[in-house]
Amino acid sequence: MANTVEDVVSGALRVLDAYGLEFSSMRRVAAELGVRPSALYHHVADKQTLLGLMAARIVADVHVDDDLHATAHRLRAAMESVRDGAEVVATASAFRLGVSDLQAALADRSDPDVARTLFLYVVGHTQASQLHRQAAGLGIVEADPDLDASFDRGLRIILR
Amino acid sequence: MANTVEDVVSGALRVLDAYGLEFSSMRRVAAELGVRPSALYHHVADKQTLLGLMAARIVADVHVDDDLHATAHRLRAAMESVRDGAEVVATASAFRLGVSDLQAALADRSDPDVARTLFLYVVGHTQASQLHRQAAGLGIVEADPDLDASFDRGLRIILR
DNA sequence: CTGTCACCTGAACACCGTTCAGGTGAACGG
DNA sequence: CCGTTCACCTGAACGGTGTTCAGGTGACAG
Repeated sequence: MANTVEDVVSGALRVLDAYGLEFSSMRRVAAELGVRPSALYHHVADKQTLLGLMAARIVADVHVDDDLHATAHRLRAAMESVRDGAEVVATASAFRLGVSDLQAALADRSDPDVARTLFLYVVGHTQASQLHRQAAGLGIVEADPDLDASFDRGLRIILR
Repeated sequence: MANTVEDVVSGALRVLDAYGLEFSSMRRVAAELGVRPSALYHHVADKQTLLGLMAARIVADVHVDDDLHATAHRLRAAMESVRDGAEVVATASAFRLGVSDLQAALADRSDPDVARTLFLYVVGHTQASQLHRQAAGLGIVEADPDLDASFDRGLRIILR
């Protein structure tokens, strides 16, 4: 008992990893924590806020330095480490939640236009990759073995 | 009476433009057409399919030619012409619905890596712009007058 | 005239996010 | 030791949601 906000975010990320974003309901997160749904609202204003906190946690340990190429790969790896991670980050960043620090750090290390273009590309490509793999896993579409390599090629186009 | 799939898509796009994606429910689309919700399922397998058809319609008239810079601006304009248009296209394209023709046409006219990078950027930037404007309209965040120009600068980074 | 079939209704199912009044137990100052 | 505060939680409800299904209705083809 006696959960904290951090516990809620951890539970939500476990649910996300197990069920995917589509089936990550407040009720499921509550069940994961052994608590009624309404209890979550003591820790978090609404679901959107929770998603923002999840996004922040996903990218929290991404180290940003002057090597933009390596930084981009680290951001991608962080989002890939959680099911639907990129989609969570994309949604949250659209609402300016959770990832503004990372975006600011990127803008500090380079031309701001390059930073924004790079960020949009990394998140977009990773999101498309995760959804494509998911669809491939369900046999809806054939798997694309070129995903990893194509990510790097797009990166080099932007950073060229 | 006697609606067709096209009527359903048109009604859904009217609802989208009036209420935004968040409040575009099957029930509202049905009401727009003067029909019960269950009637929609005679024309469309599920909501996701309907979103794919809406995305296809949004980008249907985007002319793709060898001028990638102008083509990108046309794609952006098409998505901007409907409320939350970029978000609909982003979701649908992730599921490989509705926009594969456009993506293929882009890949035919240029290096496929450039085509994919460009597409991800145009959709991502437009989506972020629309959400930002929406948030600004609600006073959540201050408006960014640089959106249009920044789009073009990112474009030039990729096409450089 | 009969049958097919596109289109639709009405009712239901199992969820969803969120609110709110109220309970419970531990920590803390007097 | 008592009283209060307060973080955390319950239980119940509200108004939605996507989707299914059995059945109706009307136009149109044979």
